[in-house]
Amino acid sequence: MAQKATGRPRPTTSRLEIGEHSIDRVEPKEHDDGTWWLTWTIRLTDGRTRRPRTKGRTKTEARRRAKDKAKELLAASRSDIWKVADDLVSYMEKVSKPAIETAKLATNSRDRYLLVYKLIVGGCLREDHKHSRSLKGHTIGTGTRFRALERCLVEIAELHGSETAHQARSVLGKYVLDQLIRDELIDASPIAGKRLDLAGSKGDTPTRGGVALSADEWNAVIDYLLALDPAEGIEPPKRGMYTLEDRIAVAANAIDLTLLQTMTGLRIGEATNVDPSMVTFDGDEMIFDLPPEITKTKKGRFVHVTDPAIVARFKPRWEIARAKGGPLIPSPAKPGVVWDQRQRNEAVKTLYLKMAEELDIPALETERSHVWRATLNTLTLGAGVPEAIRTAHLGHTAQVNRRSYTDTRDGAVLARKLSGLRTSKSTPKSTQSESSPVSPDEPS
DNA sequence: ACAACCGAGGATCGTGTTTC
DNA sequence: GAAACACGATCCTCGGTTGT
Repeated sequence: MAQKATGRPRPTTSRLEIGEHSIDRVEPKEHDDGTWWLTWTIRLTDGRTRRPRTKGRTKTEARRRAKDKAKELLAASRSDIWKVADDLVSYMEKVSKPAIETAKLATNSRDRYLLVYKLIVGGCLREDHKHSRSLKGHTIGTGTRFRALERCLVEIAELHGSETAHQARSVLGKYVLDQLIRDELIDASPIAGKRLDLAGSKGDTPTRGGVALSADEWNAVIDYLLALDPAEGIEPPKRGMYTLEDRIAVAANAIDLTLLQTMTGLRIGEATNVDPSMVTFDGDEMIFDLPPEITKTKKGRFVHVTDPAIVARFKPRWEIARAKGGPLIPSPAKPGVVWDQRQRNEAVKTLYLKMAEELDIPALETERSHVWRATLNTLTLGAGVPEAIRTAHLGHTAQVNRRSYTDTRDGAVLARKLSGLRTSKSTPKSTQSESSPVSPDEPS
C-alpha cells in the first residue's frame, strides 16, 4: 500500500462500527486557498457508509465541524436501526404511529386505531383508572414477550371493554409486531394465532344497550308522549336571542322524534335525517323509504308505521317540511337543516330523564334512543314475527333488497303486528288533509 | 380487520340582553 | 356604551358499541 507523502504511517483502516467515524483517524489536507479539507467516513446506523468532506480555516476547526456533521448524520439515521434493548414505546412512536397515520384506512378506523394505540402505550387520559400493564417502560425485547402483550391486552379489556381490546390486538399485530418483524427485531408475532381471553370484566354487562322495555312500559311511553304538551314546564330564556317558542320547539322535537323511534326502531341518526321526500302516506299508513345514504349500514329499507295517532302526528310535520324544505324533524331553530347531534342528544336526554321519573321506568335513566330497537325486536319476537322480518325492519341485514315488494310487505307485516300490540288510550286525531292521499313524488 | 355509529361533555363562538 | 351575562350553535375529543 502506498504511504502518504507526509511519511507518517497510514492510520488504521479497520472497519468502522455503526455510529463510528474516521474524523480522528484521517489527516486534514491543506487546500490551495489555505483552508483545510477533511475527507472522512462514517458508518450510519443502517450499516451504510457516508463519505463527507468538511472544510475549515484550521485543522481543528475542520475536525470540529466534521464532528458536528457526524452527530447530525447519526441523529438523522437513528430511526432506521433499532436494537432489542431500545425502548419499545419510542420505537412505536417512531414507526408504528406513523404507520397507522399513513395506512390506507377510513378516517373512522384511523382515529379509532390511534385511540387504542394510546391505550397500548399507557397514554390513557382517564383519571379513574391506571394502565399499569401498558407497554410503557418495556424494551423491545421485554415488551414483545407473550406474557407482556397478553397482560397489556387483558388490562385493556378489563378497563375499556372487549371490543377495544380486540382493536388493540389488531393494532399490535399489524402496526407494532409486524413492523418489528420487518425491522428484524423479532422473528414472529408472539400472539399470532394465540387464544387470548379478552372478554373483560364488563363483557356481559354493557353500560348501555341490550335493555328492552316491557309491552306495558312501551305503551305507557307512547301514551305519555302523545298526551304531553311540549310547553309544559318550559321556562322562557332569561336573556339571549332565543325565545320561549324556540325552547318549546326543542321539546316538541324530542317528543316526536321519540314517538317515531318507539314505533319504528329507527336509529336516531336515521330518524333525524329523514326528508319528506322519503315519506309517503297511504291511507292510515306512513311509509318511510330510507335511502342508503342515511342509514348506518348504507343499505336502504322500507319502514311502515300504522299507528293512527303517530301518523296523524307526523302529517303536519311532513307538510311543513315538504313546503319549506328540510328534514322531517329538523333543527328546532333552523327548520331547514338537520338537527345538530349535540343539541339533539341533550334534548333527548332531558325527555328520557323526565319519563324515567314520571312513568317510573328506571331503565330510562340510562337508556337512550337505542332502547327502542331492542324493545321492538323483543316485543315482536314475542309476537311471533320471524327473525328475518325483524332484522330487515331494523335494518341490520345485508341481504335485503330495499326495492323489492317482499321487503315492503315484510315491513307492513311487522307494523300490523305492532298495531295489534298497541293498546291506545288516546283517540286518534283526525287527519283532515288525508283527502289527497296520492304521494307527491310517485304519482302512480 | 375495518368501518361507522351513539352518547357524553368540554371549549369556544356569535349574538343578544342586562347592568352599571 | 362597554362590560357582564346568557345561551344555543358549533366544533372537537373521548370512549364504548354496533355492524359488515
